[in-house]
Amino acid sequence: MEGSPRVVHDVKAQVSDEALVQRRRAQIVAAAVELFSHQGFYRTTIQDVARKAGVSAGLIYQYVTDKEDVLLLALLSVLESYKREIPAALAGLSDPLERFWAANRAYCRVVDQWREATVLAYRSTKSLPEDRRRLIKETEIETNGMIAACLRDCIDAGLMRDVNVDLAAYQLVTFAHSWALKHWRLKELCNLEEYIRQGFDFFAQALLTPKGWRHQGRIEGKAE
Amino acid sequence: MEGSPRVVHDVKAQVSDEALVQRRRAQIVAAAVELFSHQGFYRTTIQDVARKAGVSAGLIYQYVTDKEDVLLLALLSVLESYKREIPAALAGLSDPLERFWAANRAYCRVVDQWREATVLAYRSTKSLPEDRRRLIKETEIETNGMIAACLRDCIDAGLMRDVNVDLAAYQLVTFAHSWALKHWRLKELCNLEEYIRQGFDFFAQALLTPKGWRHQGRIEGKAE
Amino acid sequence: MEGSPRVVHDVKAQVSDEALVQRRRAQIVAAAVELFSHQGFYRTTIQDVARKAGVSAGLIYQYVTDKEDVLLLALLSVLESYKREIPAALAGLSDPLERFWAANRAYCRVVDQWREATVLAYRSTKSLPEDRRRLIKETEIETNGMIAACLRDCIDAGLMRDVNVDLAAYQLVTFAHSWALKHWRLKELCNLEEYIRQGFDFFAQALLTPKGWRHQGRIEGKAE
Amino acid sequence: MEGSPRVVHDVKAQVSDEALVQRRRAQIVAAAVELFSHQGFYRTTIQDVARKAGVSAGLIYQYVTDKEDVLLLALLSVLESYKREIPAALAGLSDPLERFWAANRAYCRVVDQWREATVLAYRSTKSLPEDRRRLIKETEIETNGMIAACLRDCIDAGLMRDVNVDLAAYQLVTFAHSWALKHWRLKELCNLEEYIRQGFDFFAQALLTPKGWRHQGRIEGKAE
DNA sequence: GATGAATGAGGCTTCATTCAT
DNA sequence: GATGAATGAAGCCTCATTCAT
Repeated sequence: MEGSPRVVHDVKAQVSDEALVQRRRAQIVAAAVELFSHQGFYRTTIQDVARKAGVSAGLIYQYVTDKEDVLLLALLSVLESYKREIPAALAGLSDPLERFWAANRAYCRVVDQWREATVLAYRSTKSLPEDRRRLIKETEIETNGMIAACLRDCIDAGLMRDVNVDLAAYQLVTFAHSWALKHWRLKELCNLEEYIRQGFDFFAQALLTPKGWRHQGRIEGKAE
Repeated sequence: MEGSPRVVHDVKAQVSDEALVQRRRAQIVAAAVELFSHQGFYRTTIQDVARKAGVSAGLIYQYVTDKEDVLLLALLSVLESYKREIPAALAGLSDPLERFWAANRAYCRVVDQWREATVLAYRSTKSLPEDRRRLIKETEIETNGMIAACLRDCIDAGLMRDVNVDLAAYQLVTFAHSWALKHWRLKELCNLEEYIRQGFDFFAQALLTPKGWRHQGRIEGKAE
Repeated sequence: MEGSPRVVHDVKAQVSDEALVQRRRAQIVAAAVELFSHQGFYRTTIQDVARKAGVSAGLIYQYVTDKEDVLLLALLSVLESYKREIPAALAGLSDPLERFWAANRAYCRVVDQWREATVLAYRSTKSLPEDRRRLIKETEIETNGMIAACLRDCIDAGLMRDVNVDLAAYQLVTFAHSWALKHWRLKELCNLEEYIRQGFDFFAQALLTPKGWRHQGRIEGKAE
Repeated sequence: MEGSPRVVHDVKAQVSDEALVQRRRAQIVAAAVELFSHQGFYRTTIQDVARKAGVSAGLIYQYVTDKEDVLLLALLSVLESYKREIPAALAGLSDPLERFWAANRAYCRVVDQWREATVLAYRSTKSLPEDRRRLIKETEIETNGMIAACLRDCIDAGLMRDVNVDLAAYQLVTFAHSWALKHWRLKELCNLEEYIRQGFDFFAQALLTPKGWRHQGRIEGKAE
């Protein structure tokens, strides 16, 4: 958003040309996300990543200090995409209920798009040393915060019951993640849109106040 | 429905004394669960497991074919504990609603007890070769089935809305698992019992019919 | 031949009952010869030998000091069979030429009978430490001596040319061994009897004197 | 007939620079032949080979897939030297009898040069998996073919008896190999040239026709 | 800046041998 | 005498990382 490309991480590169660093890292991370997602972090070698990225193994170490660093970058790139997609889905919407559903729908869809990578995040975050892991957790809390904020707005508007916002946000987030985590089973039960519909019905029942229900009716009426 | 004494795994040991095999495997698995849970599968060496189990590294291979086999055994032991605890919690209960809450409460508590191991299951199942992974998945489906059965009984009794049983069961299971998966954050927000209470309130709202609510009131009345 | 069963080797057993020692060792060696012959010495484990011999692994070490000791015993048992068969084939024969052919024919046939084991001897003698290997070599020299003696008798009788007896004996022995060593190829070219016939024709040409030829004619005449 | 520059093996190296691959493999194989010859395949560790070759253990695996692959390369390098030396010895010779003796003399001398390695070939070919072993056998058949061809030419020219060419070739080949296989004993009986002389006398008796003898006389006359 | 050959530490696994029962 | 569970040393192989070109 600002003039200079936002630096996602503080990993130090040995190369000075900032634009090149960005490009190279993107190249490396793209390869890494794909490979890590499919084979897991430990089964993927740096040589694999290099090959898929179309660079040499040595080059990677000019943009990264560690293999773990590649993992960090990969995980951050996934979380970043969450942080990017949700606000995008909310753009132009002002009705709290509309925003709430839009945010959650967006979340489910990004998860679906990055399904393997979401699983990767669950599998591999613990493979990071505590300090790098913290970075991941902070980013996750941020994303959750967006969902929580939408929820809070609905509660403040009297559209939803006064539940524990943070906990409920976790339910919502978990619902989205589960589509990835349990996809091996869920895909036999329904497709994504059906999953979203059933889930939203569930959350509506759990959360909406009578006022919320009426409001909801009006939204849906408009939508038709 | 009960845990029929089905043989959990068909991994062949090189030792013939069946009782010894049981004991040794338990020893190995206990060590493995602890180590894998904390350091992850790949960061744990067989030597680590052997040391913690108080045996030699070579011995492990008399009871297991692979390092991966140790993982399989570890994961199965966790899933087995689920399958054991839930029916135990239902023993003596006949009221569908009581059984429903009891089952879910039991689930949350086993997860809490085996918190690290539950995380392990999420992290490491994919590290198994497809055929061993299938074993894990089947066991998981079975456990889910117990939750789903309780839910179905409530629906059949008119106490709960006629939701998609399998999907709703996943929501419940996921809720329990999340306590482990997101414990790093949730523990800052509440303790287990509070987590259960809030979650159950949520599910009650989402699932109970008016008849269910009245019934629920009576149960709680009795409970006091 | 003597009263006490001849002790083939000086390997010390931990068991005192001499008859038992003989029996157990025979059991072990029989299993070892078969396994070593097929899979080679290094690919065969003591457990394999124990299993095939129908005893426990621990028992083997009461009759043998080493795995190498098992190999020594196995090789000796093969060489012993040579030393047994050749004299047996000569029993009752007094004509030098008849004895010569009979000895060589017998040799070829024992080799054929113990084909895999003969290959084993070639493969594995070098796996023994020098002192144990000497034992093998001495036994081999003894066997060669029997062939050489037959040859010398023919020469002394003027039936064969005065060639270097030791070298020629090696040619004869090698001819027999080759049937085992190169069986993978030779079996495509002819069967054992054909191999012997062609080889004997060859050696006859190489060795017989004119007197030898006349004598040979008479033998064959008698044979018909 | 000549050593066409056929690629000896199709083992894939992880290194692309073809010249380097040649050089490294030669380095590794040279070390391996020496060590395997003296200590045997199983007693030699990859670390041993690496040390003797002056490289790291890891490097070997960039040029070879297996320890067995090192053995294969080692054996092939020996057999290749046979295939190289024999044609070289025949260069410029056109007389069938001269060619016959030259080929066999060359064979005996290569065997002498690579004495330990020849023993290695006998000991270790069976240590290879069947498919790699086939490669060895094919190469051996080819070498034998060169000897057999010389023999056939002599027969066709009426200089030698019409024996079974393949079997007789084996006798000749075996004679050469025996110098290596039984060197521990033969060296006490004679030196290489004496061995060759005696052997050739033997084969001359066995194979030459009257015409062959006259021809032989002329050659030797020339030679003096 | 990029390459990729080279290194070497480290892990899994096997198996000869021992020893308590 | 026999058993077979247990040990632990040792070897093969992988792969993150470095460094000369």
